[in-house]
Formats: sequence, structure tokens, C-alpha cells
Amino acid sequence: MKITTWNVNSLKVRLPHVLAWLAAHPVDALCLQELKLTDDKFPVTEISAAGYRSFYAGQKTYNGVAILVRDGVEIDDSDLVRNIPGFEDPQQRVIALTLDGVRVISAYFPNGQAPGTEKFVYKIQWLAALQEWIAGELQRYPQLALTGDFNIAPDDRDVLDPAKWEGQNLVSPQERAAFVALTGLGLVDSFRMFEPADKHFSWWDYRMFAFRRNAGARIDHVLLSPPLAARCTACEIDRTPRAWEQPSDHAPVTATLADAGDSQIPMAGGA
DNA sequence: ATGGCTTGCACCGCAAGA
Repeated sequence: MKITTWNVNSLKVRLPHVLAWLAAHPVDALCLQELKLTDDKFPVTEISAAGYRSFYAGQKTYNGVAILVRDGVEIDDSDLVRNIPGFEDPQQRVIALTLDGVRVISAYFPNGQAPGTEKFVYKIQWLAALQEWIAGELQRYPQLALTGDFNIAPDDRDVLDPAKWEGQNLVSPQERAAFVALTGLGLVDSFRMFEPADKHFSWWDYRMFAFRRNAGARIDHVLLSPPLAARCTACEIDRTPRAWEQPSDHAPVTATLADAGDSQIPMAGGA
């Protein structure tokens, strides 16, 4: 099973990119963020023609999340969830459903603007609500993938110049503590299972030739619960679409899971 | 250096992103 997260920064503008990328990378689940459109404008027909079912929670102008599921993947949408249960919020930032027994969550974490602002306060409150909800979800769904634009660079390897970033939005101690709280629930940063080096990014500012200079940050993540981490064989950031015409400022990040019962690790005492 | 791009909205300059 392959699960991808991609902040597309307007699905209206990026639909051709999404379709082209899916044609080359037929992943099982594509989690999208920043749709920036209402549900009535969601391109269900085009995505269906590409062989994917659409589940989405949109709103006008801002936010909006979706999960595109490849035809043939078993879907249980009886427990489809939009937004964080119990957390009153008009902003559409979360959608979750269950695929082949795997709880897949597409989340668009608040940006936060800057520490000390109202938006930062909202970000911290949202993070606390998310953590509480995820703790419960892990009880119900041992196989869980929390994917999305986290708007958090987990450590100093995840920005180009840590000294310049110190204390700022995306890297502040409060945000990083929230990320550690999620990993404290057992979730594993799948990218770091395979790549210890610094300067691997998933987002680059549109300005100042940031992509060309690799002046970015790693803020898009696929976090896996322990049973899924045990099945994970790769996590890759695809920089290719960032170089396309009129790109999203984020790159897709894909985690690959070996089939259940098809572990890469040889079984002790096997035949 | 609070700029620098890009998007949506709405009516042409603004908010928001990260």
C-alpha cells in the first residue's frame, strides 16, 4: 500500500498536476490539503475518470482536505470523519477514513503565522485537540497513518539555516513539542526511518528562487502507528512536480507499506 | 528589508500562506 500526502495550494489550479502525477504514481491513497474550493466545485468527475474515488471536506477560499482512493482499494467510509470530533471549527482541516483496515487521515495543520499571534494560539489549541483525538483513534485503529501538511519542521535538519529560523513559526519549541507529543503516542516519522541527513525538504517558498536554492523546510509528513511502521519499506519526497509549470509550493510525500503478512523481516523459526 | 510570489475574491488591492 502506498499513501501520499500533497498540499496542492488550490485544487482548481493544480488538478492537471494531480492527474499527471497520479498517472505516473498510482498510489492507493492520495491525501490532499489546501483545496481552496467548496464541495460543489470539487472535480469528482475528472478524478473518477482517472480511477479514483473522492472523499473531501472543502470550504470557500481557504483550507479544505481530501483523500483520493484508487479503484479496487477496499473502503470503509461508515466511520468517515470530517474535522476533529468535539473541536468546534469552521475551518476544514481534517478528513479520515479506513482503507483495507488502515485508518488514513489527511490533515492541514494551521500555519500559525508567528508565535504570539492569535493564529499561533489557534494552532496550539488545534494541536492539543488533534493529539487528544489521535490518542483515541489509535485505540480504535491500531493501523493508522497521520498524513498532511503539519506546518512543523520537527528538528534542525528540516530547515536550511536553523540559526535563521530559531524561535520562529514552524520551528518554535511549542510546535516541536506538539510534534514530539504525537510521536509520543507511538507514531513514527516514516521519512526518518530511512533518511537521517539534513536538507531534505517538502516545501519551498515561491519567492526568492527558494526552490532553486533549496531554501525550504520539511513540513509535510506521513506518521505511522507501530504496526504500519513495521511494514514501511520507503518514504520518499518527490521534488519533480515542484519544478513543473505553475507548481504547488509543496512536494508530494509517499510512504510505501509492504502487504500485511508480507513482512520484509524474515520470520524467526520460519519454514 | 515585513519585501520577495501565488491564490482567491472581488472588483484592481487585499488577506493568507510558511
